[in-house]
Amino acid sequence: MRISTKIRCGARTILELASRYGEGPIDLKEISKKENISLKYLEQVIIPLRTAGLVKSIRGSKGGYSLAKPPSEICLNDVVEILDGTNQLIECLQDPKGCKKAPFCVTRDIWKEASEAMNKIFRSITFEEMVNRKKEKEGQSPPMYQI
Amino acid sequence: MRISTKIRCGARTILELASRYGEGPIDLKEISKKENISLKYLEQVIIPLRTAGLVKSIRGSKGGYSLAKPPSEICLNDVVEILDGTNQLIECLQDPKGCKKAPFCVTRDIWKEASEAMNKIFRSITFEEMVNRKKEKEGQSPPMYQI
DNA sequence: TAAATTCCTATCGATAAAGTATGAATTCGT
DNA sequence: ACGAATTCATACTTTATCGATAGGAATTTA
Repeated sequence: MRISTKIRCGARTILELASRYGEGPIDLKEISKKENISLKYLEQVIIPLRTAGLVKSIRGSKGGYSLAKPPSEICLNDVVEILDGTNQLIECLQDPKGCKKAPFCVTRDIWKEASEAMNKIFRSITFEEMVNRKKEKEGQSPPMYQI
Repeated sequence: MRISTKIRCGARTILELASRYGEGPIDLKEISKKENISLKYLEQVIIPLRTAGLVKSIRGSKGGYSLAKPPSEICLNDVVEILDGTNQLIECLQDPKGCKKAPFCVTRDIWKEASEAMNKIFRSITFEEMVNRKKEKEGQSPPMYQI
């Protein structure tokens, strides 16, 4: 029951792109160095994010990736769903038909509750929010909350 | 980010023992049939639950397993922690020293929030509660009498 | 044309998950 | 005392997944 490395790398990558939204394409080599993730691995991770329409790419020299929509319109749940294929803790939450006992299954109900509690968090946090938090941590208070 | 088969089997086993708390030892063969889990696999799963003091065993003929304490004093989180070794979504939530960036890590904070939301559910539900829910479900539409 | 970069496909190795096998130790009933 | 039932211990196998790497094709800039 762990968040995979893939998801964590994906989230950090999107966060990086989000914090530089509007600055044009950013190449993976740069993110690779900054986040200390192998370039080749990053290339793998970002493919599904592009396919799903979270990021867009520009090929060739001076190319790179940028968010396909504003950070406020991307939430962590998007990344989780795309890179994990699901956001459910167990198989039969997606397809209740799979298990005949589902309607009578008490444990299933509870895994479902836990899944939903988790997803609620994932859905509630946009990358805009994460960028703000990041700036706060870095000591650069975001304008809106400046004291 | 899936709940392992081991945890699911463990939870169903404890639920079964809980629903028959006070009736003396129940042998794994019976649970194995009822829950459709291989006996050998069940034997593996129950060992850590015994070691951790959730269940107690009686060896030999007419032996079996029973809960070591009332269902009201066992929660799902116990099973998760014992069979998964943790209840955290990522490594660095247990040992913050592991990653130097932890204090500045925005994504870490969020995985932590999600972990806590999930754990809150796991901790809030005792096996007494689960037995009650199970009885309710069976009362509404008892599977045993259906064709 | 050369360099930079995304894109595509394949592969590898390590690890863990899931399940099986064998048999010893223990206890009960007869 | 014996045999059946059951837990307990250990080891093994198989399968799947994860994380990572490799090589090179396609595309774009300058």
